[in-house]
Parts: sequence; structure tokens; C-alpha cells
Amino acid sequence: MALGAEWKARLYGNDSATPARGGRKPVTSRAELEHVAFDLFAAQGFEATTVDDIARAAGIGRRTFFRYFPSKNDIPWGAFDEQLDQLRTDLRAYPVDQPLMDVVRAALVDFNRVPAAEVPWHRRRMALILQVPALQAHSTLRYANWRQVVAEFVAERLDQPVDALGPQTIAYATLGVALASYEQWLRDESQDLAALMAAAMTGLAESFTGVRTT
Amino acid sequence: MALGAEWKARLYGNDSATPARGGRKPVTSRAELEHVAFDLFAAQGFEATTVDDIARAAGIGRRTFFRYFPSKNDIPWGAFDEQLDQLRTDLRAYPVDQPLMDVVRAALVDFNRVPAAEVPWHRRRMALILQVPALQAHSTLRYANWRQVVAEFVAERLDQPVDALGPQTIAYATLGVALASYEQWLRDESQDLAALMAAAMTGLAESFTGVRTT
DNA sequence: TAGAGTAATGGCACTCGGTGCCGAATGGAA
DNA sequence: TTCCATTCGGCACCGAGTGCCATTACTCTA
Repeated sequence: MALGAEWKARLYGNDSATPARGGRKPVTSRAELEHVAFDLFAAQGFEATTVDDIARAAGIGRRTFFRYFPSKNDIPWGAFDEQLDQLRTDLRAYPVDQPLMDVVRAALVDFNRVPAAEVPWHRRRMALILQVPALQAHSTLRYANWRQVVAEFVAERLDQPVDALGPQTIAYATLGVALASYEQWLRDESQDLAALMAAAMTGLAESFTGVRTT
Repeated sequence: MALGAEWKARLYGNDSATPARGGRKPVTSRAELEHVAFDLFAAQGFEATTVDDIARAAGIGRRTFFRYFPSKNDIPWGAFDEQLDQLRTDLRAYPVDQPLMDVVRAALVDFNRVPAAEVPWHRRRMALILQVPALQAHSTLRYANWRQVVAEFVAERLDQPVDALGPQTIAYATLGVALASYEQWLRDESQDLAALMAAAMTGLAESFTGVRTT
């Protein structure tokens, strides 16, 4: 379950400067398998689609499927971990005098911005992740890395250890904001994801007004 | 995975006024199995312990185990869903003029109060849930019910639909506060869980001060 | 052009969680 | 004792995931 280190090297590209001298060429790609799988999911549902089905539809062996994805549950996640590096960078690109939660909110919104052309695809992806129980569960493990990135940034700003209560709480809460927003976004096509996230964040802030902070 | 309706009836007690006329007596109990399982988990770890191991150690058939727990992942959860009814009640026991987030915070703290005698047990339970990847993942599904209870209460107070952005965001964020607090609590024996939750909540509130709420 | 080396493939067998089925065992009530 | 309800647990089966390993396909070099 806990996506080993080999995978990071294996899954997320050729790691730039890999010589890759010889050897047989991969017969397919993560992207292609993802596509094949999504079609099947749409047709028969996630649970009802077996890895065998996917492999057969893609013309590869079942065993080979598991060389492209560590698990069936990972199919919808694409190159998520790669994007985390971007988030890490983005968070630090904001001026240091900008209030902490403003930065977090802005970065959250940015992180989840997708090109208009990919919106329908992204919807399907997120619908799977947020609505299929097995994927809901699995996603927790993926979110952990995301939270870690946020927590690291907050920890720096607050000059606290990463695993201290403050940074961790904020990271968890921010994730909550994101998830609540996504659920809303999936419910209503016409809503703008970025706007929802901003609204959720400020809404949460508002709900705390009047709470004693000492 | 999605714990069916039969289970609610089956797992969580005799449902008070059940006549239970005749029939063979259960040969064991959830509590006993939980105990046997925890011993094995402590000895060999969660992953390394198979359902067969547990059944054998408890002197029951493997098939029977699954009549007591819907899955291996559910072992540490005890009677969680029962407690939710308590939370639901508690939230409404606070005066209506008490600020929303104060009530949520107080209820959160109350919900997680455990008798001193059970603290060591609770620690082991939560250590499993929060640290074993498979259980981390599975717990998401259990938390959903918890969030629902909080969201319902918030929705009433704000006079919004349960699935609106506000209630959902607050429910998610509150869950985050709880999880961050638990992680902290597990890290340091000497900390008081209730105090950590209160601190996390007010800390989150503080972090929002200065955020524009319009 | 014939290797030699390298990397991906995919079949096989296996483990483990989880389920449907069904006969056997158990205990209360008539 | 008989009937009924309920639990037990074996059996067969499914699907995800893994270790092993021979095979295939590709590149580079002698």
C-alpha cells in the first residue's frame, strides 16, 4: 500500500538524465492505461472493473499492469506527487510579508487550477476519487504527502517544527477546505473551483470570528 | 467496504428490545476478538497478522470472524458508530446562544474524552488507526459519518443545507483538528488530549486573524 | 552482422481479504 | 420431544497484489 521508493523512480518519468542505453521499449504508458481504465470505469463502474479487464482492454498482461500502477486504486492519481514539488515551490514564491493564511489560500487555489480543456477529465478523475469508497479511503494516503508540503511551509513561517500541532492542524484544515470545495464543485457543474476554495477558506475564517483566541 | 445496513443491526448490540427468542449463543464477542487481535498486532504487527491467525487464536472459524467484523480493518473501531449518536445529542445540548465554533470545540473535546483507565487501550487503538497505512485509509470511511454529524449541526445553526459549502468545510476542518491533536497526543504520552484539541482549535482560529473575511 | 547487455513483458503460482452457500450445531419455546 | 431461530464454520470462489523467471525486444559494440 505504502508506495515504495522504487515507484517514485519508476512511475514518474525517466528522471530526466537517464541514459536508458538499451532494452525493450515499454508497450504502453500510464496515460494510456489511465484512459483505457477510465472508459471501463465509466461503462461498468470502478468496483465492477477488474484489473484483468483493464489489462485485456489495453492488450497487456495483468502482471504488466502492476508495473505501471502500484495498485488499481492509484489509477486516478496521475502524476500527483510530481505536482507536489510545484506546490512546494509556489508556496515560497509569495512575499514573506503576505499573511500566512492568505498565502496558503492562494497556493491552494493555484494548485488546483486546471486548463479549461482538461476540466471535464479532471471532473471524472475527482468524481472517482471523492465518490468511490475504495478510492476515498486510498486517497488519504496520497493526501498525506500534500499535507506534508503545506505543513512544512507553515512550520517555516511560524518557526515551529513540522510535526508541531500548529502546522499540522493548518495542513489538515486546508485539506478539508479543498475537499469540501471539490465536493461542491462536483455537485454543480456551473461553479468555479477556485472561487469555491476561496469562499470555503474565508468562510472558515469567518466562522471563527468571536472565538476566544486566548 | 461500505458497511451495509445489516451490520448496523448485527454489530452494534442487540438493539435493546430485541426479543432474541431462541437460537444458538454467540461463541465469542467483538470485544474478545478485539482483544485477541490487539495482542497479535502488538506481537507481529497489523499487516503480518492474518485473519486466519486471529480466528485461530480466538478458537473460531475464519468465516465466523467475518460475522463479528465486516473487515480486518474494522477491528480497531469498536462501537464508534454508536458513539456518534451521543455526539449528535451532545451538540444540541449546548445553549443556542453559545457561539458555533465554541460549541463544536467543546463537543469535540467531550467526544474524545475517555476514562483514565481506558487511556492506554485508547492509545493503542488510535496508534493503529493513525499509523498503519491500511487503517489510515480505511478510517476515512468511518470519519465520514462523524463529519456528517458535525455538518448537520452546523447546517442547522447556519440555516443552510447539510451539504452546503459552509457546514462541510467546518466539518472537515474540525476533523482535521481532531486528527492533528491525536497525532500529537500519540507522540507525547504526557500531553492531555482535551487540551491539545482546544489548543489546535484556537490555534487555527488565530491563524485566520487578519484574513479578510469579505 | 553476430553477439552482448539491458530493460520490459507476461505467465505461473501463491498469499490474503472477503463473500455466497449450505449443512451442522445449539438452545429456547411449545 | 419437536419445532424454530440463530450461530457456526467448512468449502469453493473471486479479486488484488507479489515473487520468480523465462522470454522478448531493443541498443550498442566487436
